[in-house]
Amino acid sequence: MSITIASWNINSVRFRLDIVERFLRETGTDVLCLQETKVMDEAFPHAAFEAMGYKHRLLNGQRMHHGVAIISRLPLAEARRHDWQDNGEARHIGARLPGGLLLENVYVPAGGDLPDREANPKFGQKLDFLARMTRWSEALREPTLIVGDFNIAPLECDVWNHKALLDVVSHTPIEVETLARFQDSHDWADLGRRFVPAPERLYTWWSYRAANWKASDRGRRLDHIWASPELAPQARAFHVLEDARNWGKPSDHIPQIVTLDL
DNA sequence: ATGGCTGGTAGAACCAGA
Repeated sequence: MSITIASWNINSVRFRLDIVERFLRETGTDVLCLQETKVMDEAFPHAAFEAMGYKHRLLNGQRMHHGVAIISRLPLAEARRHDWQDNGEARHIGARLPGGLLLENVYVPAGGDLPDREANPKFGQKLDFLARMTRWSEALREPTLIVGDFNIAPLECDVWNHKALLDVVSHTPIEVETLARFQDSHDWADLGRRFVPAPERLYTWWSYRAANWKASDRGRRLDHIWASPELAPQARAFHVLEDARNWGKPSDHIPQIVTLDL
């Protein structure tokens, strides 16, 4: 059986419901993991997804900020919510798919402006979030796909200008090292780079502030789909939908989609 | 030219994103 799983930081699922529907209609994705839904669970727009046949949904939302959701045509079981930030923010939800595969949908904190744990507590929270993810990952014993907005662009070719971004939160050496420790803790396979090897250009985010995101092309690869080592060989395809950055009222992130043979 | 924008919420000389 072949299934497609996508991940997209949507920056308000209510405000962008039109383009979420367009994405599902045009791609036929089986399971969609959303980040930054920005909606409490009781106000989630269930009806639109129900009408499109996505009858299985797991939510971890909160008021105003953050929030994650899994929208699926396939049954979802065993919702788990890790609080890897240890402050109650809604940044993770996990599910078990038919056949047993674990799917983890995560929204790593952005980390504020200054890459300094003393001057900027949010930066420390980001590093601590990743350290808690790493401890979870070390104990993991089942085939798992972890997807989402990691808010780190690890490789030099994951940003438009490596040297210019060395002090910019999302690409600093300490973040890259901290993410590498997470990756090493379970030998996670970075599926984006399996299918689009470095140094090929591959971005998933462009700032809203550029007058013309495509012309300036100051992108970063902040979003990721990583597979545990026993699952990685079952990945058949990986795509990002860069066209979605041009859709009406776009998110500043684009969707990424993986095809798995299960 | 890394903030020039954006959404949610309040009703901001706001917060957060990254």
